[in-house]
Amino acid sequence: MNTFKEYIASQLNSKSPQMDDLIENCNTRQILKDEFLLRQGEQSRYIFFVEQGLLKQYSVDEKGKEHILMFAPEKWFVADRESLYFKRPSLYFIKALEDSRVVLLEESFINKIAEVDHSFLELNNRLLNNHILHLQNRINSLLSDSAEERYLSFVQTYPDILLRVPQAMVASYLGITPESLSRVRKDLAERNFHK
Amino acid sequence: MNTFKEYIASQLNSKSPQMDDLIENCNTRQILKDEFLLRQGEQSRYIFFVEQGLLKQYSVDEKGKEHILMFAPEKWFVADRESLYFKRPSLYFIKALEDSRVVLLEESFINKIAEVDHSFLELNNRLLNNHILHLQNRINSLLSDSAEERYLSFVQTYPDILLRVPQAMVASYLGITPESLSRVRKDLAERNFHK
DNA sequence: TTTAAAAATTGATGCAGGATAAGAAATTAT
DNA sequence: ATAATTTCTTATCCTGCATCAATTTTTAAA
Repeated sequence: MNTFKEYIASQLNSKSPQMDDLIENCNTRQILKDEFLLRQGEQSRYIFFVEQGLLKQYSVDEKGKEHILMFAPEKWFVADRESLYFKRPSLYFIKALEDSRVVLLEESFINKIAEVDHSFLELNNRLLNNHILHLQNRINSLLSDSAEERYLSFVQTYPDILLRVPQAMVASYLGITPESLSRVRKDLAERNFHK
Repeated sequence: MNTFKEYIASQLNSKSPQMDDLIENCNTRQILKDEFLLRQGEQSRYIFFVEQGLLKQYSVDEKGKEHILMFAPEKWFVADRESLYFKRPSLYFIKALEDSRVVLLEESFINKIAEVDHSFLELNNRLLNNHILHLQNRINSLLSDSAEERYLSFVQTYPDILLRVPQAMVASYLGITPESLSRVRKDLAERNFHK
């Protein structure tokens, strides 16, 4: 079923009825493809947990061009922490790429659940650290790697997402145009063929 | 004096003798310019807090080119969380750009101090969230902005660092060559002059 | 099954920023 | 002060990716 409750249970060895209560009291919403969970300029109120489906977080620049910061498939969290935590208007959009089922977690949820079960803080910490390392490695990749190298590591890291989104969005995530990605793939295919 | 103790006191409204004990038991080290605090391939053991001086965190690619992930001046934390938290060999170097005084915080320090003063968790959380938003915005900037735009926001965001490091390092942080940065600055200067 | 719409490819051309090299300016050491 | 390094600039040429425009292919709708 892939629920938030199951996910938490799988990540925590302890469990309690009070925790179940808290989790079941969370808002779960059914989202249609192309629906927004957050818009640029709004203040974000939630951390989103994806039970089913796929979301994207992205910005839109002055020329109207989209830049994808992250994809969030099943079992992932997305949030604009700048907006949520620091109460600023968001710079980003969060939108469904497929019909999705999403749990909305208020900022206070973390504290509440941590009170009930202290080991949850440890999980929260692991998630934050994991998030940071991904962002850091992505920055490093944008600084160091060519478009082709970035594409190859995307394929390695997110083979599943590759199959679920149009190539133009992969291109946007990689920081190149769809045309360039098409050429990168062509080159790779040709080189693979010629040996 | 700019000590870690003072920094914590300024960020937390509570304080206790036990906390002072913990903080004073931390390892503080005097680092010379160009000394390493972490090398690629090593496992990182500490979060570093800069009391005095300036550090850089960077990677070195196959061609031997440096890519700066962050600068850490006074009152900043740097850590390779991937290595520290997940016990993996680090992908990055951390090195002093000036003679520095650095506090070494073991991973367990956070937990220990949190036990003594629960409000520390709140501070830790704020720091992590702040770190995440910076990384996120930097990714967005690398995806969306031209070299010139990135330079301008660097100047806005880190005017102090600009004056403390050679331009080549700013270029490395921005993801361009020193030559390109020199041209960007020339163009800006000319345009400013002509109006 | 045909038609329309969306996504991906391909080609032609342009440009931002890279590579290389050489000299000027600024620091640091002697 | 002078020499030796390091840093910064400038010029030329080059390349990776962008832009624009036209097809082709795939997917979805009628």
